Amino acid sequence: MNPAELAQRAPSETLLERITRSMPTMRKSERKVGEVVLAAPGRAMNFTMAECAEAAGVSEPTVMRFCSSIGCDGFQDFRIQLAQTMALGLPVTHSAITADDTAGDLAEKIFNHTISSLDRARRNLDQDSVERAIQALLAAESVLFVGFGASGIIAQDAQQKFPLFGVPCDAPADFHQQFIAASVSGPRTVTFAISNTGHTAETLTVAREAKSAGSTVIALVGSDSPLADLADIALKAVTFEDTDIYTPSTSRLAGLVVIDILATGVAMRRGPEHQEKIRRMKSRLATMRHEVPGAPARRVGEAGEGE
Amino acid sequence: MNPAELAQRAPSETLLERITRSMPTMRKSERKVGEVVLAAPGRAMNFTMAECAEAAGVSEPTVMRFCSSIGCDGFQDFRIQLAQTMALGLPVTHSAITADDTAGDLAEKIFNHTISSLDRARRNLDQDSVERAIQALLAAESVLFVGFGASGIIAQDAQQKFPLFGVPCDAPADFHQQFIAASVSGPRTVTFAISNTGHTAETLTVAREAKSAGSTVIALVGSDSPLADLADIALKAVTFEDTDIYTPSTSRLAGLVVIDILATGVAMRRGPEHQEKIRRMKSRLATMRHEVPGAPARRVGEAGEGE
DNA sequence: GTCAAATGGTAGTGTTGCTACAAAGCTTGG
DNA sequence: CCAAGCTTTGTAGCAACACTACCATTTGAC
Repeated sequence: MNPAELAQRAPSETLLERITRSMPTMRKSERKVGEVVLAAPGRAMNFTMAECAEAAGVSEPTVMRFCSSIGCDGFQDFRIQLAQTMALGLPVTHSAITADDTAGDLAEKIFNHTISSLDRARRNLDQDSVERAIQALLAAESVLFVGFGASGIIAQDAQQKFPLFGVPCDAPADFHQQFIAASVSGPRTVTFAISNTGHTAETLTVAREAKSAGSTVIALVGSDSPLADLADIALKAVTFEDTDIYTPSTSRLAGLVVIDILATGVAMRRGPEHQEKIRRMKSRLATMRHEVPGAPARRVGEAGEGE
Repeated sequence: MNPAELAQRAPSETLLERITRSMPTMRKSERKVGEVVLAAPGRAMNFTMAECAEAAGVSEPTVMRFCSSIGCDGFQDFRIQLAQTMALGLPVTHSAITADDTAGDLAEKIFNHTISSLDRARRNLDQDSVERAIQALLAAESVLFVGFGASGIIAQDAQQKFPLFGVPCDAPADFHQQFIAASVSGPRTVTFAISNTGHTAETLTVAREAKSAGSTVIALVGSDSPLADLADIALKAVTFEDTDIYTPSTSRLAGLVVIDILATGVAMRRGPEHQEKIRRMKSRLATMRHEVPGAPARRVGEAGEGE
């Protein structure tokens, strides 16, 4: 990563969030500008300074002052930052799903929401915790992934990545199985507990059991919570709350990305011969799962389809 | 969605992709500009016209011509569009993962890649297919989700969303179980086959069986493929190829988002009373899965933990 | 070698973002 | 309630920047 890219590492807030937060402390006419921008960010993006002043009913220097007060270095910079925020798309908090949305609107809104949500996770993920989690996983002789519901899906996905982790991974779906596995774990096992709320009773029970058995506990949560407190290492994947039934739960997605990061990080540090094994496995899997286009379909019971 | 937002609906290509594609057909000095931009897009973003000309060793009007040739309306517009692309972050195709990346670098790169990938899917998803898929699902009396490996995870996730779909959903992991379910399906069942490659032999077998049994087949794939051809409705979630072992497979993520879109779309059109049921379910689930902070841990065997 | 077309640079202009300064409005102390 | 002082907003001028019309140079073909 070169210095230029490093320098523009994203702040933990998006521009629209920053404007919303600054609104109360703004002067009256600056706030007018803020309202115009928040009301139609897509339109504001194409504004020239004069147009913006016109739309808000203020003078140009006021627009300038508005830019400064939200931490932008001039109007140009404001436009750039707004464009960046808009590139991700508005989360449903800013652009709600309505009954008369077409399929296209719906698709766009949900993609926008998801991408914004992942952007939020990206801005807020603690690098130090990631590093520590990778180290812990590198030291482990086996990993136990636990989670229920949507978090269970993440656990399943993580388990599927065991070749990258390089050690046996387990992810039982059943609560009792999870508890048993946690009970018989020890210092050489990492227990990876996943719960977006961080309050899920069953997950907490398993995590406590694992900890008392001497296992290192990594928690993947959405916010500060009992599970995060309990864990040796807490990974916080911050997303948007799912306030409405129409709000898709984006926490799963962020969780999966964090798993990707850890799996890649671990594989990277296991050295070249480990990577070679994975590469070989991948290419053989690729040939196995690709039916040659145009070839006759294989039927049940034929060779090579073993479950 | 207001007209202004609609107007700026994203094109199917990102700016960097467009530059890369235009490079061969460019004049020599324009290409110099392109090279400078592609080499360090983060730096180029903050360029003024003079700086850009300086860096590429050409004159300012040439920079201007470069902007026109890649379809930008002047230098200002170029800067905005570049900033938009950069907001998503560079995919690993442009910024490879290296051995000396810190955990922070790794996290950022993988998030960037994932977000770029979802952006690509967003740009390329066919709205008409989405609409048709929603209609098919609305008409179904039950849904069978099938997939293997990472696609199996998507199937599991989709199955978990059955309250939104409003009809019984099945997602057996075992191939034979899938085949049996497909065999006994009929016109009132939608079979939802998931395979990123669209070549997976087993998935194709199940999809064919379902189709010959009279079931409507929806395919969720990554590109044109036998499965897409076979299906009544093909949903293409276009992502980046995972060329390297370090490239996380982002197809899962895009698939999950498409599932979110369909589930939300179906739930939306089932009417208010259906939505009320979901709302009630959600709130009761929330109380169930939240352990009150500070309360004593519940142990295995106590009431309320039934599996 | 010469002509013509394509390519790249020079110089000038108009717009736009920005800043110094002045007027209006508001708050506070007497 | 009035006045002094400060905060807030607008006016006018300036500098920089993006953009354009025009000219020079190069390149390729006959």
